[in-house]
Amino acid sequence: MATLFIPLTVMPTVLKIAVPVPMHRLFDYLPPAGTKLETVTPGVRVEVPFGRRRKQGILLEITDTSDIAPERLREACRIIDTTPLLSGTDLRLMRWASHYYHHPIGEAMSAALAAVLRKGESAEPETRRRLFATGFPHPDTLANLRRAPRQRELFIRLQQSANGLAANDLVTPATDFSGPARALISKGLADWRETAQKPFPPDPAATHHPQIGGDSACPPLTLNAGQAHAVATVTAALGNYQAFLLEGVTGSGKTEVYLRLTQEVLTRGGQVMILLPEINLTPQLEARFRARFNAPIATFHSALADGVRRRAWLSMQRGESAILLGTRSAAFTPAKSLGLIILDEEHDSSFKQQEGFRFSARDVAVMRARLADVPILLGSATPSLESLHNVQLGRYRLLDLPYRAGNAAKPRFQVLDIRAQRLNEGISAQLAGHIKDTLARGEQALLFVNRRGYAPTLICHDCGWVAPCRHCDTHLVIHARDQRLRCHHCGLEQPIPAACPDCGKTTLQPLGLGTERVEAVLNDLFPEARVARIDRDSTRRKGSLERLLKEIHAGHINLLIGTQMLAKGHHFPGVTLAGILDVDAGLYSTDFRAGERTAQLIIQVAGRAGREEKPGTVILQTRHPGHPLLLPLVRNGYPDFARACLLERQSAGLPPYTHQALWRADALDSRVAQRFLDDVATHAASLGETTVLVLGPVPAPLARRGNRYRWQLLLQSDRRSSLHALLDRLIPAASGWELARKVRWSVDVDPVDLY
DNA sequence: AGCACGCCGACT
DNA sequence: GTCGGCGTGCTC
Repeated sequence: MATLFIPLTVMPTVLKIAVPVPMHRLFDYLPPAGTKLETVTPGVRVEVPFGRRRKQGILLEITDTSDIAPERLREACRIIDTTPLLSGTDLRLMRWASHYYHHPIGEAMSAALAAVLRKGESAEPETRRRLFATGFPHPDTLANLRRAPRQRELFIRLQQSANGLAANDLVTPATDFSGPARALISKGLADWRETAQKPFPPDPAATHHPQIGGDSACPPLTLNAGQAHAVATVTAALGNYQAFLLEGVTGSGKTEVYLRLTQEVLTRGGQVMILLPEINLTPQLEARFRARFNAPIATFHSALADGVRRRAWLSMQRGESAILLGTRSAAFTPAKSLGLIILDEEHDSSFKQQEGFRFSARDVAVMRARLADVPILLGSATPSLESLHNVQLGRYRLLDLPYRAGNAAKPRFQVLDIRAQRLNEGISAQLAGHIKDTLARGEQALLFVNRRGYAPTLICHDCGWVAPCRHCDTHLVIHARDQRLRCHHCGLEQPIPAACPDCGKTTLQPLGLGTERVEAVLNDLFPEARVARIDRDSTRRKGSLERLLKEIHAGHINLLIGTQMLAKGHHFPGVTLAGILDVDAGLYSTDFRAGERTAQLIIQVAGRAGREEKPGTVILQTRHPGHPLLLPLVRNGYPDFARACLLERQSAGLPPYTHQALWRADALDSRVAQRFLDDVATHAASLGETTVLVLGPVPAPLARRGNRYRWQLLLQSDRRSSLHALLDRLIPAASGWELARKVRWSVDVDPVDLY
């Protein structure tokens, strides 16, 4: 073979590329012919031939060896970028995340790039070619064009538009003016002009504010002792990695701490990244940051248009933006000079991506802070047990914000025993009385219901038939407004039947409570009240949530009903009564995290009530007033509850004292999915990793969804490294199995939902 | 994931 | 006779 005679000096250069395909490996390529290798660095995008297709990948390594036979190495098409899009730290973070979550490296890498950049477009500052009419307007021009009607039409349009026409506006599905444009240009009647886009036009709302101050909604207050201590401690840590847990109830002034620390980092020339759980929360915090800082602020979340996200991403990467406000998907956004990461509502499970690349933005952010050697501040009124455990282990430092004296009074909890009570559509007479009093005082009341729709299901009073979903192991939910039954899992929709399909009787009636039903009964009970419902259905249209919130703040609404959406982050200063209609649903569940989540929810709902000077009352309707989790929570507050809950987890050998990975599989044939996981379990046992418990396979809590049968296998170990070592061997093995292609499967490291 | 190749049913 | 169903094989 000729390769035997190739001297060492011409050993080929091999580019190791992360290609966005679901495979756990890098792909080796030769550099494009004539590449000046000195200019090629890891982190640049490379276009490569991939099978019969072309793909854009990220260059991770430049070596001179390959496991692939030399004759099979193909040449890359082109190096896309002149400077790396991802820094060494970014690449290390992505490699860590890919490994930790056992997600294919190429796909993990592309999660770090904003959607638009993945298509291989230029990352250079955008310039936009626009076509302008040129020369002096001559009376004969139009006459000269009378035999070229399309050129004439285009010329008239160009003359009328002061800003010219964008190149991509010339070609639409209906019309193509590129020919006439060329003709006009050759006649000297039109020409292209490059209009460089300013990457970040100064925000007009911010420019009038001084560097600090001027926020009328929240003037920079004198810090209380807790806030001052938190600010001083984190400030002292700037420039080094340290994780902090900022524990402070609603109204304790966490945001002011964020603002002060941001100020501190900005004056040192650093960038601040602020991560939030929900898009809904960004506008409020964004407004406060914009009011406080005369600095470019970028926002980044999945609801933004590609172009906007791309600009936000690039501005942060180039250091043109000082502050990034974003959701989970922003956790990977590169930053030129990152100085601090703030992650608010750190307990919120929406930081965990539930599809595809199942990463936790919180844990990724902590690792990122570590790699970038900057502090990270995790804030919450109700910290996750994971973070509290990390405080116990000394990994995180706790910063405590006590109630602000003289401001928000601590809400009063009232556990309402509804056993043997007559309920009017879920509302006890006592709760109705409280609502009445609250409204009479001109104050607002809020009711929390954990289900949207009218009622969770339709039942036949005569034979017990329950409206089932054809595709899932669940029942259909009644939506009264549009008179339909809907499946909340697969989206199936059908009209409400007039009679029971089973026994034919017209004895069908709603069972259980949803937000729509509570809204209806409140309208009945309090005809003079102005009721608003806030859930996914009522806020589906863009801007409707903002409109509702505005009406609530203006006092046009005095009774609010809603799901989680209502409990998260929004401030309702006028609300003095909060009610949770059914606490029990959350207390009794198969998921070991249900108690923690319910407690967090109760405290969040309580945080909506009694802000400012008005004391708030929180009413919890329950049939289990003596529940062992409920009592410490309402008597002594969340920290006490969390302590009790942690002890319980420890004795039960559950997270955060152990580490879990959930292996899911689904298939059209239940037995296929089960057999696949059986094989995984058997193989796991054969590997002799005795420190890892293999539990299952068992059917998933929702065993059939969208006609697919779902099974799961839980792997658990008190040593994280053992769990990962096992997964490192199991996943490659299972990927090669014949059965693996007959099922859809995924591995979820640190699952938050065990279904 | 894509995208091919490759063998078996209802249509111009 | 073919258009097209998705089974399985591969991507440096």
